Amino acid sequence: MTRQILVTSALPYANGSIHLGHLVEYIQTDIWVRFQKMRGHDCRYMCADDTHGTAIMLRAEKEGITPEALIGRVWDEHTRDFAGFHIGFDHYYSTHSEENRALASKIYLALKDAGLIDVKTIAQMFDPVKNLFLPDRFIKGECPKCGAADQYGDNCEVCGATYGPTELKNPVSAVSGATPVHKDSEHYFFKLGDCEAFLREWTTSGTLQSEAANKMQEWFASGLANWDISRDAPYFGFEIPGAPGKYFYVWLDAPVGYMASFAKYARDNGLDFGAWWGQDARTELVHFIGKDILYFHALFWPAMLKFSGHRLPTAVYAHGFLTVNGQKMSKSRGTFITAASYLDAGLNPEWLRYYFAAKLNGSMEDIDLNLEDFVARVNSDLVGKFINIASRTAGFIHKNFGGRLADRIDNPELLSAFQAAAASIASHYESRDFGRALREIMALADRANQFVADEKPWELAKQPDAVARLHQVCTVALNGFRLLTLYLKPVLPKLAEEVEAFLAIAPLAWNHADTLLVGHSINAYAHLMTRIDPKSIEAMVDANRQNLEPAPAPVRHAEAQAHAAQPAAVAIADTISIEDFAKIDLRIARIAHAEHVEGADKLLRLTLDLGELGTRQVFAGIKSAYAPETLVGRLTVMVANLAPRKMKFGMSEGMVLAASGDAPGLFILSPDSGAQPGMKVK
RNA sequence: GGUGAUGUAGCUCAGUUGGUUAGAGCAUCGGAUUCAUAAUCCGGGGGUCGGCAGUUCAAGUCUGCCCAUCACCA
Repeated sequence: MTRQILVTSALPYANGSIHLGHLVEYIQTDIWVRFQKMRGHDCRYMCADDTHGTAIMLRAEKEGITPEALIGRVWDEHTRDFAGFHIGFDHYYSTHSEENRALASKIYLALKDAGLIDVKTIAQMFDPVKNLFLPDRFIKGECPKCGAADQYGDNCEVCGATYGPTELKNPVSAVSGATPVHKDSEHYFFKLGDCEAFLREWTTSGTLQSEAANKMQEWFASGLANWDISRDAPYFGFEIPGAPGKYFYVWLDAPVGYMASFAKYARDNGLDFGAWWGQDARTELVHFIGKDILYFHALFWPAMLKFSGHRLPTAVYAHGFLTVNGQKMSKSRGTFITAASYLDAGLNPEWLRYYFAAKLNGSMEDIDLNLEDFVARVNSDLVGKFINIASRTAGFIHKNFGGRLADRIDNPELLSAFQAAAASIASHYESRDFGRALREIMALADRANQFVADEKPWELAKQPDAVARLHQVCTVALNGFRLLTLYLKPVLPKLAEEVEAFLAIAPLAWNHADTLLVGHSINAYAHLMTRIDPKSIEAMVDANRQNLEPAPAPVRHAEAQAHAAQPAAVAIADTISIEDFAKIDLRIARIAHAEHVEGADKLLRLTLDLGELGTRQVFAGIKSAYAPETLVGRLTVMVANLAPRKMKFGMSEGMVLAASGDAPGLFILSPDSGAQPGMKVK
């Protein structure tokens, strides 16, 4: 029976590059999709960029472009990266699409009709300089528990405490540097609590992995809070119908993006949208996600679908996170290897696909990319075992038999075993236990190599009366190779294509495992895959050098105190890339005015002239070293693109650079003569 | 802090409902082989299965406590 399966991977956020952590999911999904297609099922793989929210809006503003331009550029980057890793989406769309606006609005209105939308006034942190309500991530301050500085508004990375942004001590807006104020606003809520009976039933209906279902029980036990689905203008997203100035929270329209992507695809390909998304749809709907977004996909999303009259997911499969050499990757600290840097280092994407597949088992456990193990494993399994089978036998077929395989196979025992493994391997792929599938496949590769070693074709080739035997041995080995290629094809689609060309056969489908290749002419063997050169791993690691250094371990109080007692380290700071440096816009500035600040014992108020770029007000802590009148007219260097910071005495729009050491003294910089105000320092 | 998960050879991982001397690949050591872009084959060494206690005729596998690591806490 042909299954109809709509498969999705989570939508990557259009605010950053694809990295190896993302790729775990896309590779996992792609392998599963390719497997289903090889089985002859009607499987469609949908994805899109997730494009809305405050982060996108601010990023675009910072770059001086429109959000539309930003998400357009990121879409190009993302699709290029995915293509580079052979991720075969049937359609890759954007949540910033008319289809998505229409569907999100329709779902919202249906939920409203069902009495599941509530309006309440809540107080939120508001940036009075930017006139913007601030998401938790955009508020920084001191942890209310341990006092650590520079922590986000939701949790402390030092002591692990969780809290609300209003609890932070000395909070500042990460956008403007201003002190946020409380401000009331009407918000729209999805009454998730009213959906509890349905969700309790649904989450235990076998749709989720058992680990995930356990997690759900935990969430039920702590009670389902209603979900805040609106954000105030300015916000990059979709305005809520009937609620001017209110926008859908990005997480409301993000999963709807799965539908929108399919809606566009369906229209372009003549499919019936309702047959796949309607309440009574008979098709399957399978979501691959990371375990971090289980809450959205196992609670909000099914509830949204259910009460807006749509079908429910057939399965939600969560995977774990990726670590590199046993260390956590952290997006916020930038400790990731980007997809592009992997490809730029000249590494073959199928090496990574194979390694990830070998590690994936269908559970929510984290997987580790150990770079040494990666090299050893890929080289040994793929080149040493698998490719080697063809490489060591194809030559005889060409030299002795004009490139033609034997007409029949005399002793089919070995190949029968290979063929018999198809069902078991398929069941492992189906259950996403790719690691098990690959172990089984590699065990077969071992048997093929043992077979060749036992039969010694190189000796048969020297015996004139053993010609038929030689032909048999090589035909059997190459048939084994063909079956192994078939089994590996979901993981190694590109290599499989090359093998198909080499063997001069039609694209391999799963049921081809029933057949053998006899009396068939094949093409000359050209090497199919090279070994990983550890040097290219080094090159990639170098390109991401600062990203691979271990993140500082959280320090406990006693440790922190012990360290504080030691003299301050004088080591050079961590290495940065030229790109990092280029982010700092240093400019020559002429000090137009300088004056004491009433009530400040360290600060001077400077007015800096940047020539054509205008003037800036900067507060500089240099009062102890310079009298204001000695500064006027001097040229110096300033950081022109530093986020403005609201100080007690007014806004400071940059900083001037000054040298200081352990000894007393403070020295501002001066350019050589000839420098003009506004010139860039680089 | 709460909850969930993980902890098996140097490395990466399997160990099915508790049942014979705990497995694989890589690495390492010894041997064989030379068809294969130094691949392959045979063999050896290497583990008190995180720790402690318990249930049982029998525990890596079940229970409790402890330790370590990871994640989630919307």
